[in-house]
Amino acid sequence: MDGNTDNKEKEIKALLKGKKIRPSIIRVKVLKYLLDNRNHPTADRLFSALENDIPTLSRTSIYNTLKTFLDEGVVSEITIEDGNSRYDAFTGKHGHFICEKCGGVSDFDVKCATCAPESLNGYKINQEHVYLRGLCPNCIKSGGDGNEKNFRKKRCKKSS
Amino acid sequence: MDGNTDNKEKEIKALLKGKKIRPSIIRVKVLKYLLDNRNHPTADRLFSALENDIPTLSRTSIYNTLKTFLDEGVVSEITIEDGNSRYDAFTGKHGHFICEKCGGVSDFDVKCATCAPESLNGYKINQEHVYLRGLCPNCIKSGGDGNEKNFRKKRCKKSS
DNA sequence: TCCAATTTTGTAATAATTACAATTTTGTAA
DNA sequence: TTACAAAATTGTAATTATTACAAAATTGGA
Ligand SMILES: [Mn+2]
Ligand SMILES: [Mn+2]
Ligand SMILES: [Zn+2]
Ligand SMILES: [Zn+2]
Repeated sequence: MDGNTDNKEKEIKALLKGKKIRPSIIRVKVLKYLLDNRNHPTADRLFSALENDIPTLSRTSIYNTLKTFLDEGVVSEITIEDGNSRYDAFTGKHGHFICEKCGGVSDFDVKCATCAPESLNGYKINQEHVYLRGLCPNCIKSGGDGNEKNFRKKRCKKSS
Repeated sequence: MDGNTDNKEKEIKALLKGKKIRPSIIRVKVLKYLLDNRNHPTADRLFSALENDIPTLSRTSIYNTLKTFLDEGVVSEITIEDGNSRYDAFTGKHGHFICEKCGGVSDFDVKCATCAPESLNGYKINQEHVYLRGLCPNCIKSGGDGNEKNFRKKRCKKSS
């Protein structure tokens, strides 16, 4: 609990207040986790990461918090793989890469300012997502030749 | 059952054989549906569309078929919204737009040949997806002002 | 302090997908 | 054609992420 941590918490609270979200303990901790860890966690990963810190935490609260954040545009939802939404508090435009072997999701800068063509001028575009799937350097090194069959996610059982 | 239909079926069977997939009745009908209807159906929509035609059809067979197609690259999976995978047999590079009001998914041509930057040169990229979310012209006309809160999919009950 | 509004929690319900074993269908060799 | 193994299909049950909902706890201001 040094001054630095204190400062960051103040910033987070201010950020939430700016969006008319009451900065409850859970909300602050969820947002802090997302800002500190750019690992695009699932709701369940968030729960696991915070349950020690907040012993009374429930999964529903994580979902509630994320829904609030989504509604106010504090986080965005990444549906890069089916069956597991991931969440991102970094709001600058960027794309997401998922490794089909280790499942890790990382950021990258998309080349183009927008991928939407003029043919969509009758549409209102609210969000733009660019997702890549493939193999990360680590997994290439450790044996993957990159020619495996399409990765099929197994439903990933909650870790314990 | 005109000659045209016959012809198309032959093409589909040839396509499957070329991928070493035995062209069973279900597989041919699923692929035919996907080629005839570019509506990016969910597994359940496919089931509903074909169950009259194949009275003994089971949902598991739809899933089995789609998994086979995915493994051989005959279709691609669209995870533009969480909780409902959609499938596309059109393999040319294109992006997908989902209307947050009516849920319709449509194709568009992405501007850029690739959105992947040079910074990913240590990665092997197998797939590239561009997803847009917003409002389609129809839904804009019929009242949506485009400033609604983020669309949150409700789990969409199987249409009876 | 007190109270209404908000947040959090626990539990049950929902629904997409998968696991799996039984049944049916199919290709082919005899 | 017949027989049989391999492949495909089916039905059912299990899994699991998410949502619904009502009760309990917390909170901010009067
Ligand atoms: Mn990100
Ligand atoms: Mn498409
Ligand atoms: Zn990896
Ligand atoms: Zn629409």
